[in-house]
Formats: sequence, structure tokens, C-alpha cells
Amino acid sequence: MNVFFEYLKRYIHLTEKEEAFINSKLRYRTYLKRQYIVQAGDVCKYQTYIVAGKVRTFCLDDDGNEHIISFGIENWWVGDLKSFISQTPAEADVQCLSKTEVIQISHVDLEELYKEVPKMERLFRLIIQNAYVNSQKRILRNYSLSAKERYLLFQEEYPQIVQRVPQYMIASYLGITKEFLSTIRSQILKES
Amino acid sequence: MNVFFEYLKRYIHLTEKEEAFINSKLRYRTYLKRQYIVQAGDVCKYQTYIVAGKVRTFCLDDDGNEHIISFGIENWWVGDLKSFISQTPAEADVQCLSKTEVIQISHVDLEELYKEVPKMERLFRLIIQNAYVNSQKRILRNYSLSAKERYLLFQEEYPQIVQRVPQYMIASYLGITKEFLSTIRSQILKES
DNA sequence: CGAAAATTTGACATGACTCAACTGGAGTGG
DNA sequence: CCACTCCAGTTGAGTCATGTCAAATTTTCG
Repeated sequence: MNVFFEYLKRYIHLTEKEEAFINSKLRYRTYLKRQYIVQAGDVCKYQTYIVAGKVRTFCLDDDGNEHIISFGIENWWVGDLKSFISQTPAEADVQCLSKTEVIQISHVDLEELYKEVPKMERLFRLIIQNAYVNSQKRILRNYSLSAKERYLLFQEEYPQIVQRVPQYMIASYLGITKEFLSTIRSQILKES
Repeated sequence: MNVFFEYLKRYIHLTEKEEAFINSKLRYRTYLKRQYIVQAGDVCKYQTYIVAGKVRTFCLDDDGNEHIISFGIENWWVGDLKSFISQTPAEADVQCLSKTEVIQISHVDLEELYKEVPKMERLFRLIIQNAYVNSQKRILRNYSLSAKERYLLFQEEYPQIVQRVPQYMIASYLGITKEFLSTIRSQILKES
């Protein structure tokens, strides 16, 4: 049918009937640059799949500093999961960094999908499992590597992101200041 | 039947037949203090549910330093998830900190359970979803809070763990040195 | 009781932060 | 097409949170 179902096929096999049913629950939408898919304080109503574009998920701490929790590009899911599953106010903002096309599933629709198409449980189990493994890897790296090492690995693993988002956001994602990332980069340049 | 099925009932409802089938796939085992449930380099063969006891999951970095990724106590699942799902060598060690009773499910058995009892997909989706939310919370805290603040929050949220594992492991879990945690603690004492 | 393990303490070192000034595009409007 | 502004990125000086190392002390447990 479309890019979304191609994506689903990587994880589960669906009958035509199931595809049609799933499709009936999808909401297609386009956001503009700087618009919010989720705003802290509001309930996160949808699981959001990115068809095209890019977003960032971030939190504000007590001192008003932004901390980037994650980026999202094509084929990634975004949203404040905690808020979504409990339908309570979100702590994070999800903001588009460019015009972004998405597919969304609401909480009730997803529960219904789980009921009618149990393979969807499998799909999301696999996706979240994967996200969890990456999350643990990130924690470990924050503990065991220097800022420079983390930056080099990030560059290696997510070149598409390094090229497409401003440097100060990458610094925030890595848990360092933009100034320090800048000095790290000049060090790397000198070395080579 | 037993504590494990009580635990399952918090997430999903099972028929007697299903319970019996699940039970036929469970492996009961007891480890002694210092024994390894998973060893880095070996494949993680089981998802392990802790009935009683306590464990730690840790990695060694290139300089031979230990980094504690997580603790596990009653009702928690442990194992190297990445190794388990792909059946490749584990990067982490899971070691018992005291005599520990567990229930284990092997990779093939779990796949079969998913097939025969689709509710198990839901169970593990919910469990991993929860673990993922906590993991993200931990990342954010590492970025936005000082070591002292992280320690105070950890004490609040996991008093059972603070009381039951050595301080130097908690330091490692928080991403700081044992010496620094010691000075934090003496600061806290002076303040009160 | 004695040895090993865990914790504390203190002197010193350093990675990363803060703040402020400066540089260099990328619009935007006159 | 120039002048102006704005935002991202750079640079440098000074500072601070946390790390390192070594020794002293306390706790645990065989």
C-alpha cells in the first residue's frame, strides 16, 4: 500500500483484510517546521510514525535548560511514551525541525488494534525492545566514554542526523554544552 | 499456582490451560552468591525472572572498569536482552549478590509461548515498555541532575536496593566513583 | 580473632561548564 | 545588491564538579 506497510512487513506479516483494518485506524498529517507534535503539559494522544522529515524530543529542566532526549527521522516512532500509555500530561516536547509528514495512531485505536490484530502486540513489542536495547547502550556509553568518544560514535552511527540537525542540538543529545562540542570538533580536526 | 503467576495476573488474564502450558515451559533454578546467570561472551539463553534474591548486571569497559547497568530483585526480569533476542554473545554479566531463586524461559520456549499464547506478546510488550520508560528517565536524569540529586532520588525510589547492596555498586550505577559518593553522603549527613 | 572487603578522608588533577566576546553565514528588507 | 540582523558556531579565561591516588578506618564474615 505505502511506505508504512512496507515498514510493517519488516516485522510482521499481514493479510489484506488486516492491512485494511489497520489502515482505517491511521491518521495522516503534515506538520510545519517548528510545530509541536507533542507539547509538555498536554496528553500525548498519538503514537507518531515519521514518513518524512525530522523532529527532536526534548525536556526542560528546572533551570530552563533544554535536554534533547532523542531525534526522529524517517521510519522512526516518536511521542512521549509514558504520557501515551497512561494518558497523563507529557513531560517532553516533540518538535519538528522541518516540514514533517507523519502517520498517527490514537490510544483507543491502538488498543483496538491490539485486540483485533494481535500481531500488532508483536510489532510494538519488537519495536520497543529495540528502542530499549539502544537506550541501555546509551546509558552505558555515557558512563564509560568521554564526550569526544561519544561524539565520534554518534557521527559513525547516525551520519544522516549529524548532517541534518544543528550542532548545538547534537551537543545536547550527547549531554555536553555546545561550546565544549565545538572544542572537541576543533581537536578532531587538528588531529587529522 | 505460585508467585510467578500472581505476577503475570497483574498484566494479563490466563485460562487454566494456558497457565499449565506456560508452566510446562518454565525452568526453576537457584543460584548461589557470586554465581553468574549470564557471562559476557556467552549467549544469554534465558529470560530470567527473580523470585527471591538480588543480582547486578554490569559491563567491563576497555580499561577494566565495571559499570553497573542495573540491579534486579524480586519480581524483576534480568538478562542481556540484546544477546537473548539475537542469540549472540552477551556484552554484560549478570551476577547474583546473594542466593537467588529464579524462573527462566529459554529463547525457543519463549517463541513458542508467543505463538501458542499471544497474550505473552502483550505481557512482554508491557514489561519492556515499562523498562524503556525507566531507561529514558535515567538518561534524562544523568543529563539534568548533579550526582547528589541523583543519589537522593535513587534512595527515595529504591530504598530496598540502597539497603541491600554495597555502596560502591550504587556509585557505579549512578555513574560516579565510590569515593565521590562517600563525600556526597557525608555532605548530606552534615546538612541534616 | 584476623583477614579481606567496604568505606572514608584528604591532596591534587582534570574534563567539562560558564560567561563573554567574536566570527561568519543566511535571510530580509530597503 | 548593500546593510542589518539573527542565529549558529568558535575561542579563550576562569571555575567547578567530579575523578585519581594513596592512606587510614570501619565493617563483615570466615
